Amino acid sequence: MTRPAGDDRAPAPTLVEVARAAGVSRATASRAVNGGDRVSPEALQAVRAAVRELGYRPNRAARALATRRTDSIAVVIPESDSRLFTDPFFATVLHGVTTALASTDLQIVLLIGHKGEQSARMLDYLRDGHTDGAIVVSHHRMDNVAEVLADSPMPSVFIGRPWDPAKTPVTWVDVDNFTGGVLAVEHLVARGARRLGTVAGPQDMGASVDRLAGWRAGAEAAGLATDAVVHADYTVAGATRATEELFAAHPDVDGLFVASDLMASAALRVLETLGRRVPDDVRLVGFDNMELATSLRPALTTLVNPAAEMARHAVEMLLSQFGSSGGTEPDLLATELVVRESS
Amino acid sequence: MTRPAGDDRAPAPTLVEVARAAGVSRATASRAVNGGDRVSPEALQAVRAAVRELGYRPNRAARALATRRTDSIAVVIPESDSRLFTDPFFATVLHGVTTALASTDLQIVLLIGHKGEQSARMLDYLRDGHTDGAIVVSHHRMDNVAEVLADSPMPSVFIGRPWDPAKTPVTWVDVDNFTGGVLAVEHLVARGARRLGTVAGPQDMGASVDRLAGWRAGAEAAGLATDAVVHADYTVAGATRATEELFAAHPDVDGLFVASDLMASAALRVLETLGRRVPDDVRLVGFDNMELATSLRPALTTLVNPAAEMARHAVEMLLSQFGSSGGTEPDLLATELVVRESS
DNA sequence: TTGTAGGCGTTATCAA
DNA sequence: TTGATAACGCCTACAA
Repeated sequence: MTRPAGDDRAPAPTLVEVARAAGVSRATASRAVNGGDRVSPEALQAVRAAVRELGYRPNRAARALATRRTDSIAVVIPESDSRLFTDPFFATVLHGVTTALASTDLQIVLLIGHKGEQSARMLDYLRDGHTDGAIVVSHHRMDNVAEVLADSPMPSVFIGRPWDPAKTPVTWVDVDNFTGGVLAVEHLVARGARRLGTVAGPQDMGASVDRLAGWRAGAEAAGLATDAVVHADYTVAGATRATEELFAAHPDVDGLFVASDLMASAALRVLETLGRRVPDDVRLVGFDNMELATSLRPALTTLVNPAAEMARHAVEMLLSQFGSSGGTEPDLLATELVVRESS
Repeated sequence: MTRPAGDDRAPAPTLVEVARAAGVSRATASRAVNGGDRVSPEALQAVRAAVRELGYRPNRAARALATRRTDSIAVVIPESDSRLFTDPFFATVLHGVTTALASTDLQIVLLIGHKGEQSARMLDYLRDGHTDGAIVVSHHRMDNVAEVLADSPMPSVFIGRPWDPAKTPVTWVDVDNFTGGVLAVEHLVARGARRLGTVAGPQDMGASVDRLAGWRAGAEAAGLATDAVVHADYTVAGATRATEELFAAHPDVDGLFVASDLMASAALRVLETLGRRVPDDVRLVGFDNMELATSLRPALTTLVNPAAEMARHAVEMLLSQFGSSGGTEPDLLATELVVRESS
């Protein structure tokens, strides 16, 4: 395929040409293009006509150089390959962010990278301030993202609380993971469970820690043991292994809380293989309430993780920081139990 | 949270300061920073030391303004809300693109938008050439993306062939959807199916059309009827409705080809509700071979959609266009049947 | 190999 | 309200 003929199209028109066509100065043309403040009605109209006529569009790079703003924000996902896109949670968040940003003319720069060089590049990019703000989606204890952003003048919002809010004072929005854990236990117990177990998430993430803490608190409040705990990494493979381990060590577990729907789907398969009926032998509760939960058999009882709503909040919080130099208060959203067939 | 004290950090160092610190001119410093061509070893070393010393990092906006390149590429997903992120296909592609781009210092600008204003902004952004290239992931007949890119000097690659390659001569990489449809039918027939049906994808996408055409060709070759066709939009809800319709109209279907794994998961539930056993009463084949296929019960027979590989190819094809002014030949990847429990 | 000088397209300052 | 004029930070002939 060759380049189509006539490809040497005229170079994009610049502001000088607009100014000339409109019979005004560059400065006036610039003002007219940017909202038209301090511009006479006639000049404004002339410039607008010229813009339309010439098909003028501002050059982003030049504008960025002059204003020191880029009209873009970074969406940061410091997540490992295996998990990143198998878990519908990210997708939902990403979608929420783009939707919330749709009315702005902010572009999304996607920054992905967990380890090594990829992660280093990501952090450099953030440090260099190449974007006007950042939204961080899946933050881990050691990823350094919180440190970099806390130390940067760039506005940022975390979806999911930072690992150590005291050391890294960044703004965040999160779901009430702790209460989610408590609710799960209360429900399991109400359904007759007497021996609780949990497949917890990786303990280098705030969400995982909080969900496990909630489960523990709930179990203790019910006077039940809290020793049947295994950990996995939010992947199907990891959860499969962990669930097998759990039931090998504690075959009497009859109430299971799994820290994500995706992992719960894996647990379900393991239980099936083991010949345990759900919910008759083992009552099962997940976390996230993604579409997946409804398509499992039996359909999954789970806790709502309002990913889209968190994304919306995050964008709002970020935008509100653009005007003022101050930060924003963190925001903790409520969760809710959705009862289906698995419990 | 107030702005931490001492926030008035020194402004980022510029090339002039590097040059001064290194005792060379701006021009030499620039050359040294960009590969060090035509720079004496001593000068190079001096500049490098100064860079490290000052923590210099080039300003992207300034560089973009001077070079007319942005060191970023657009990933374009002109897809509707309902589908975008429920289908793991996108996630896999996106992940593949980011991985393939990891060794470059190209940033990914994510462009999402299906209809109305969002779509218009997206097209404007592309037209304005704000990125060095574009990769388009889910192209529909009427989204205008192919037209805009075919008419633009910006290099681009489609993942999934454009709707009308003749009218919009853009480069693409795709899986052999047609052969996939044929293989599905041959397999279903070999398993004993005598009455074929299909849940096809939306007919404004190349992939859907090709899969359906393959199914048809295969059925005709086997001397079987091709009237049991319903259409859906690659969502669970749509596929559920469509499958119900299909079996209401053609209750005798005993071999079903569904155009995506996600939709096949919906079909599976419908069949279960209808009391049809899979594969005993109805043999089922999906398309994509995403992780989902293995977690369904029964596990899904399906066709490989090499999303990650397509992403890698797309990036390679795009990068190869950066050097030369010529385009790249389209690329059609083979698919393969993966037999599991559902057939 | 080096430095000088001009330009990339916009915005911001400051008189007029 | 307007228009010179000077940044913004970098790259790149061109001449030395």
